[in-house]
Amino acid sequence: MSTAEDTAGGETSAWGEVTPDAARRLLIAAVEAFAERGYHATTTRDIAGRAGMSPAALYIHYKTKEELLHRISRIGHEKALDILRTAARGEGTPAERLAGAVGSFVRWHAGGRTTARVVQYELDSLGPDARAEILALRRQCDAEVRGIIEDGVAAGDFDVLDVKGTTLAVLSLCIDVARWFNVSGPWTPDEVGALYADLVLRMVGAK
Amino acid sequence: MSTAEDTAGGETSAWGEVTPDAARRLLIAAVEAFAERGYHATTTRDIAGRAGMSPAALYIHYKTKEELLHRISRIGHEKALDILRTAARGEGTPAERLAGAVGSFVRWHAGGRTTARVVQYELDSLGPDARAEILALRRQCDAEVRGIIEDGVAAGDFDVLDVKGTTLAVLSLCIDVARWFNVSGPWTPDEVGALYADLVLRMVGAK
DNA sequence: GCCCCAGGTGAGCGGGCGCTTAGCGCGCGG
DNA sequence: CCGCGCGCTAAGCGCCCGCTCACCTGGGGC
Repeated sequence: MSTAEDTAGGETSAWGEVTPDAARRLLIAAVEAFAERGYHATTTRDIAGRAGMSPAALYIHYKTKEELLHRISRIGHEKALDILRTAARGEGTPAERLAGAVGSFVRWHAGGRTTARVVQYELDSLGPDARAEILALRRQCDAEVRGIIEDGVAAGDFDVLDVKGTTLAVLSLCIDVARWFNVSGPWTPDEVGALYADLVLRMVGAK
Repeated sequence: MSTAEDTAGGETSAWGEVTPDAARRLLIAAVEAFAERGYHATTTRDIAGRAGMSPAALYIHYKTKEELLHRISRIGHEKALDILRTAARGEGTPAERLAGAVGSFVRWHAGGRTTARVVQYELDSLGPDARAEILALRRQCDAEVRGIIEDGVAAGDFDVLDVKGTTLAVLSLCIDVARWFNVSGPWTPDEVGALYADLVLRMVGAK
């Protein structure tokens, strides 16, 4: 069920689309630094240092520090949307599709906690235009999950009081995994994914 | 069910214990600024300006900017623990106590979103000693919720696969309300509290 | 009426920030 | 074998940060 990109220890394999190599190394360094300290507490000197380059090298590949965050955020959200879309549009009953979506979404947040943390929690550091672009992707994520729940309700498989509110709660539960999950803690990403899939099926009253 | 302190519009009534008046105004200004921009993006000049004072005035009442965050975080966590403890140790069945705890905890996060945001999401900006102190309070919050769930399981009222994991998920769900709740959105704090109480009872398989 | 001092201000220090610029070295076409 | 341009660095600019300090002020005790 898990694929290499979301449980790989290095957590750097998802950035293959970023070229050239120096730009990718800077971006990976930025992800690590932002996740550890937060965007505003991270300096461009720190990012460049982690990538083994001088501070000025950053500005050959990126116009500003904010552009780095924007690129990270967009790629990350596209990956998240891809995960949900694949699960939502797959085969199976609504319950199976919802469990699959939650399971893989949670595994991505837990296994790629470093990336997910930046993607989910540093949104407010973006400027208005970039933030608006990212929020559009988030609304699409919301729509995919709501679609599964609506299917389940329509088929009589789910028992939900408030579809919109429950959708929000399900996504909220998954996203917050990036805040608390600890790689050296008692659970593996797979275990949390399985536990959460079960909890979400209960939340929607799956038969 | 709601009390004045957690749904009051001004959201400034919980800081009565902070004296003198100038110190309280600075602290409230800091809460607002930290919630809006985050700790690292907030300047001491901004905090002092919101309180109607000169930048230097801050240092008469607080040793550093970090001490402000520490005081806010400690008072906020004590309030959160108080809410959970009151609900956990009240009368009623485990289901009633769990619904009450989740309802009031969520109302606090939604109604006092400004405060809750700082309390729940700016923890990493604290130094090691202060963070350790706050983490101890968080473990007590965790213990209160776990206690209710264990009571329900022991009484045969709940059906839970993993008590520790479910406790974490319940708290995670409540805490994340501070991230997404919008005062001008479609729900009131009371409505979210009621919806979440229902969702959590489903998560623990309450009869 | 006078002093005192807690609580406040205005100005500014040292430093680190995001970002720029002048110039270096090296692989490659001619 | 030259020279040119791309990718990078060393140095540093201007700014604003957290924080300090010398000074001011107005209301209470004697």
